[in-house]
Amino acid sequence: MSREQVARADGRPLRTAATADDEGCPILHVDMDAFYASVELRTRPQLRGTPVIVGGGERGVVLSATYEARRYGVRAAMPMGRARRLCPQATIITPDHASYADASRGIMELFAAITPLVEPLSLDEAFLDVSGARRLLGRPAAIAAMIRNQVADEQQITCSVGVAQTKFVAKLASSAAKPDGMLVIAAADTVGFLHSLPVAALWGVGPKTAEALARLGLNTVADVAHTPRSTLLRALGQAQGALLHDLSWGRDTRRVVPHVPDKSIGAEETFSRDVDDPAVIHREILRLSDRVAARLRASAAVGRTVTLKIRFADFTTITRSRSLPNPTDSGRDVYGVAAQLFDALGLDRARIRLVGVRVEGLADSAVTPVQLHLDPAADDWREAELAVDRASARFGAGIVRPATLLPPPNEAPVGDTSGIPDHIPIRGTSEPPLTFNR
DNA sequence: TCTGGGGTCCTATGACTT
DNA sequence: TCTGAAGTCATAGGACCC
Repeated sequence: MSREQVARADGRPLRTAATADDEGCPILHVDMDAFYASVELRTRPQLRGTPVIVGGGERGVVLSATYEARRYGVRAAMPMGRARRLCPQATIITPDHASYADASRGIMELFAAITPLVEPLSLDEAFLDVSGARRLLGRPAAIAAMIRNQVADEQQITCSVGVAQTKFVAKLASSAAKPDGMLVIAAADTVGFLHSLPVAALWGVGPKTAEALARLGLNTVADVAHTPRSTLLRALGQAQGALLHDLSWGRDTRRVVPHVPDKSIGAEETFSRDVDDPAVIHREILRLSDRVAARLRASAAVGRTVTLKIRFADFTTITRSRSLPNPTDSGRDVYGVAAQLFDALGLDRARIRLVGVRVEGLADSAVTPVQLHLDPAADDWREAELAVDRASARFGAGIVRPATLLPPPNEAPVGDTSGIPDHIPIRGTSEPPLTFNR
């Protein structure tokens, strides 16, 4: 299929860029096709046209799959074991997040050259408001076609674009156009388009909500639209009930907002095997706390509430959180709270599958100065963490870490460690020295 | 079949304040 | 001083999205 043709699942013809009525449709949703897999194929052209699955780890899931693999039923978020069984001939590629981030930067720069109103949703998709670009670049559908050509030429990746009056409908349109297509939903056609879709197409309707709606006999967007608002509010709660009713009539007042600040930053890790040793779990909490704090500092953010997440072997998940009196970006502070939260659980060697650490209540560190401690050792520690950031920027992430996180002597070192000292002594602290990882 | 990791948002509940 | 109502905040859990 060429990039100027448009496809839909039910086979009905759709409007093309040339014939669509895009008047009053300034919102574009651009979504890369099978993004991670497409990035991998750029360096492995011999795999084009074959089933490829990006994912991995002993307990991993599928991150992305080529459309050839999807024909066998492989889907994103599916456990890798199942994906391998469905498509044993697929090439499995371990994810390389750095190259996806790099490709994403190139794509977002391309968008930014078209309009300043770009709202990235993830690495591989974004909303664009092109109402200000009309005079220079033409109608929205023409701009969408131009974007598809530029992404294909400059990044060797195909993408699908939805053009509509609102963000929600533009997003649905890009999904309907996939892969490698474009779909314009004219303002006058919006309600008709929406009402033909299953209820799960509505933003915020996952398996649980779809089940709740099915119990009410509501299976399509049209069903939801023709249900009294009060019934939806009762069944789904104020916020979700009102949202779904509005969306079902195409009412979506959200604007395209560039630079939405993060509200939380976290890290979590699933162990390759369930763990019941508290010492191992403490080490993991320390590692995750350091990682989160480093990301806070890199984002010039501080946060107040630390949340610890524990997933047990049976997949039940609990969270425990505590707020600090003052916001922080220090791994030592984050670890202190997270470790206390873990100890307070009083787990008696329960088998744990995953631990996570998250910091919420973020603020800009430039306008929320980090509180100096009464204990000079604490401020020394902060200085040490800033030094670690500088070393990491120069020699690579993970080059400096708490001595307790060093791998056993027989494990391979990470990064280029020539010409650097063994450890950074921390004056006046009782903490273990930070040690270079040779 | 066996379930990642990074997030956002909403709801319920209980403690606390006014 | 006591009590109840209403509002606010912190916490926990869950659903959802990519």
